[in-house]
Amino acid sequence: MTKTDESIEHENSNGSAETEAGAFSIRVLDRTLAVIGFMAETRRQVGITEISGATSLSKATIHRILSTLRDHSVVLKDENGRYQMGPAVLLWADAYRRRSGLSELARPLLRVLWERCRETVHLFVYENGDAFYLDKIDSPHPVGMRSRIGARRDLYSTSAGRAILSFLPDSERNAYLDRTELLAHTAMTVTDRAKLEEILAFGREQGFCEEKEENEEGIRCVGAAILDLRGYPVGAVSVSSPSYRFSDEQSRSIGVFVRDTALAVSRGLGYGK
Amino acid sequence: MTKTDESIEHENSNGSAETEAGAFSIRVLDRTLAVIGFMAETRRQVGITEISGATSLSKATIHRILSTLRDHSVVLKDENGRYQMGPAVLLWADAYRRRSGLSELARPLLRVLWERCRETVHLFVYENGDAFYLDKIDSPHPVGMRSRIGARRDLYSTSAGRAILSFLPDSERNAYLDRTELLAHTAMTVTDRAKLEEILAFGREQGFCEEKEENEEGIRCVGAAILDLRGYPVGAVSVSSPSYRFSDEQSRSIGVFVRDTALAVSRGLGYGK
DNA sequence: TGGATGCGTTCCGTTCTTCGTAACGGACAG
DNA sequence: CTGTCCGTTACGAAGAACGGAACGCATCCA
Repeated sequence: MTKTDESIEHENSNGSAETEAGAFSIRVLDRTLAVIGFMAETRRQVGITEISGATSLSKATIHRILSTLRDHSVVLKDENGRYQMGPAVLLWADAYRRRSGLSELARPLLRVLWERCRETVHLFVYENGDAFYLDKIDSPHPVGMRSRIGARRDLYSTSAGRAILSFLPDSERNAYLDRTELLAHTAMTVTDRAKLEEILAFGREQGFCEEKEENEEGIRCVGAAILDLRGYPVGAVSVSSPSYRFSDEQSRSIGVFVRDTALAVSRGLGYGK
Repeated sequence: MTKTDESIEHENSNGSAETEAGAFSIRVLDRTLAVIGFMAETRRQVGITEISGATSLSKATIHRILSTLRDHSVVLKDENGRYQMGPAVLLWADAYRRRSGLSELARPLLRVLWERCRETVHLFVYENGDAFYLDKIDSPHPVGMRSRIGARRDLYSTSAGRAILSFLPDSERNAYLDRTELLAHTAMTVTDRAKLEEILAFGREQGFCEEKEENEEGIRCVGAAILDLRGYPVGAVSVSSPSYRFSDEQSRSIGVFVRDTALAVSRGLGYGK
């Protein structure tokens, strides 16, 4: 069963695939979340044996977990005994999305931005140390970015993440940079901390950050931070596009649009009033 | 703590808030889902004590559960120690929504329907015995329905649910009616099984079902089933509106639109090919 | 200012829940 | 028919989860 390449850490040196939890955790819950995570990643019906292979849990354990989840419609089981995500999670996601109102507030403004530049527009939300895709409007062009609502993205290599970083309080930004190893996703990824800090300082000044094929070959990005009424970054807006339609000048002019859009959203949150 | 009016069953006569699981379940997982369910219902930050009161679990237990969930970004904790849903669930919901593709397929067709009737349009998905809100487009009028993506709805009293019921195989429909108690949500709710079966038979014939203030005072609804290539109902489309803008004739003419929309979606799924 | 009350959090011994091995039964292919 | 795969079930052992009680910290009120 092909290794779950993208999954988080896993596989500590001792061979146990258990994720090391922050403090004290409920083991079966950690395991359950690993199972759900795997099912959400592979977007298709999966059997217990396959999940067992991916998570290093016994089939009996997984069967017990899935049976419980099924009773609550968190997962569904088809007639062949294969499992998939179920509709109960919709309510949870709606509850999260509705809470901040960021999604509703930003949606019409994102659409204006999309009309202007006709490229894939992303909305991110920042939650203590991580950026998540919250919403997107796809490019009308067939060549699209692949992105999944809810996926977690790096702060240091994405334009939106950099925009967020650049507006973080110094202490918080430094804490992040101290604990984070700058890994290269492509040959272009900036992995030098000093260079990155330069980029962030410049980005903060001009109001948006760029990224040139640093996450995916052939894709460029510009992003700007959304600030709440205290000036704290709660999210970001970004535009992604294939490099061949995204010259340096275009990147800058779109960057201004992105910055203005993010600013409008920030105003809606009370920033600058 | 205003009673969670709309919440599903809960609260068995014995006072224990534990939901009786189907077969054998993992207790702590059931409890976890009760906690998550409560948090998703009350869309705001909640403290451990409040959750404890609502679920009859000890504070220590809830604290342990929430700590574990927090490690995985399923819930977030603010600086005052209050909890709320977190972004990890977005990925799960996206995985579910993407699986069938019903949402993407139906969206443009729902918009056409919405342009025609300018009322709140709902998309439902049917998963073994339950109907869930999958998507909606709100009425432009200020008076809107209250509905939450992911919420579970009755099959017997809603127009969409009836449309689904009417196209279910006889055995499955009868099994549902046998096990379901027809509760009145308003004074108008049809609670007589024979009468309901009449409504279903008629609905199946004309291709859509109605509902007159049977779920909420002053709200009417028409719905039609979405069928897959085997003719099995996988969901439904419905239009809701305040009664004062929804005469019997309007209901019928909109019903035809709804039926046609649902049919177009069904075609997209391979029905009738 | 001091006490009282509420909160989220931690501790710890007991117990009952969860665990994995192994066996089962059915589906399918050779 | 037989081998191998699947999902499922059984059961005794082990240790994970449990909750009462204590803690530290806020806030509120006298």
